[in-house]
Amino acid sequence: MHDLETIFPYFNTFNEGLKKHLTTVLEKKTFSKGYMLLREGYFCKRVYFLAEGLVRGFYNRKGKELTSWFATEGDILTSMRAFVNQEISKENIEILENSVLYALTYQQLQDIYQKYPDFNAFGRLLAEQYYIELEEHSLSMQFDTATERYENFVQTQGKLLLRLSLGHLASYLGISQETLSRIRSKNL
Amino acid sequence: MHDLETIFPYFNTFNEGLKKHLTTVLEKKTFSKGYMLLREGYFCKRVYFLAEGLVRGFYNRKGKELTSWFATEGDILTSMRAFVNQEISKENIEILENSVLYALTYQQLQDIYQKYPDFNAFGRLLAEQYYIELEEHSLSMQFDTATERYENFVQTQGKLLLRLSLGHLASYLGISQETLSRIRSKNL
DNA sequence: TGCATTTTTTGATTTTTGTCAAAGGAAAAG
DNA sequence: CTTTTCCTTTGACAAAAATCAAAAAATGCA
Repeated sequence: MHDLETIFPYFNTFNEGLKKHLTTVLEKKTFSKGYMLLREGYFCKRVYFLAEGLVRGFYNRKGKELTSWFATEGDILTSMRAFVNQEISKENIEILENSVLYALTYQQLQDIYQKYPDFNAFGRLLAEQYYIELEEHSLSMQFDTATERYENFVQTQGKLLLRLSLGHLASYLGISQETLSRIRSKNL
Repeated sequence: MHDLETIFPYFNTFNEGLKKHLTTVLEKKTFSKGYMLLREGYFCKRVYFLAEGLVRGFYNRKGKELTSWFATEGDILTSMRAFVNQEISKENIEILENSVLYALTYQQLQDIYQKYPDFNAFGRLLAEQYYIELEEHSLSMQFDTATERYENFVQTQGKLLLRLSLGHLASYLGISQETLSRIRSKNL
């Protein structure tokens, strides 16, 4: 098992009982590049703590893939809507690099919320931060030009650049591959 | 004071102690159309329960206003980012119709989280639902044409249509007034 | 009621980005 | 090392929506 306290700094705020409980229920899972962690049409049963690797969420719409997010080391991921509401997912989750994740089922999570009220605060902070990030992305999509969106991404998540394919990044930025390619060639 | 349990159904799940506490700390406030509840550059000190009226959040970007959300009766509103992180706001909040709100300060809210762990669960659910709604809006912005976005809005929030000006709706849908006007004239 | 202001509509044009098609390059597989 | 496949770049053109400008309509106010 990884040193979760290092990878997920928030773990340090938990009390000993909760930490111990987490280490017993978290299930370590390893997936290789290309694996589909969730396919649309299915229930999303787990939330994952990503210790190593790279993962993306995406939607299929009008025959195209639209990347909704990327997750890297230290991120917590799931299909928020399908998981939270326990409804059939429209979102897909794909492993982009060989990854190690620690999984928690919906039921396990509910138990934790009950037994350890602290964890509710964690869940709240997490959702709040996710909201804030999404709002940033959403405003950028709505208001910035394709070039600005790309430059924004370079500034804020530049480390990811080399790990992403042109197509995945383009669909995350809401532009076509061709346009992104042209933006890149101009900005060198 | 309004019957908060009717307006905000979630109140019914609170225990009596919490309900009583809320009725003592919630401060009723009345604002008229045009009032700026929050201006960018200031701290966002309160979260509001909207009992009556209509409110919007918006950003100024490149000399234009971009509406980020509308809130109506029964909604809870604040500038999420500025409030949650207690940082200077880039968002503005404007009263669109004479409104009655019940306000809770940041400090009061933190106290409640401490004294009533139940309320953490509430905060979490709230943030999760906000996330889900925003994701929906965001995907629509990124993937649908202007016409589709408008039709989406009519379907899901049609009741609001008559209460919004063309300009406000257009900026929420991420299109120019002129384009929205043309879309409307075709779809009659 | 009539004037002034604001909001909405309409038209002409430009800009941005998408689409289709094909070529070039890189990486993986045999 | 060579072939195949996938990913990226480039070009020509089309489509969607923005912008600029002005007229028409609606609203608020005196």
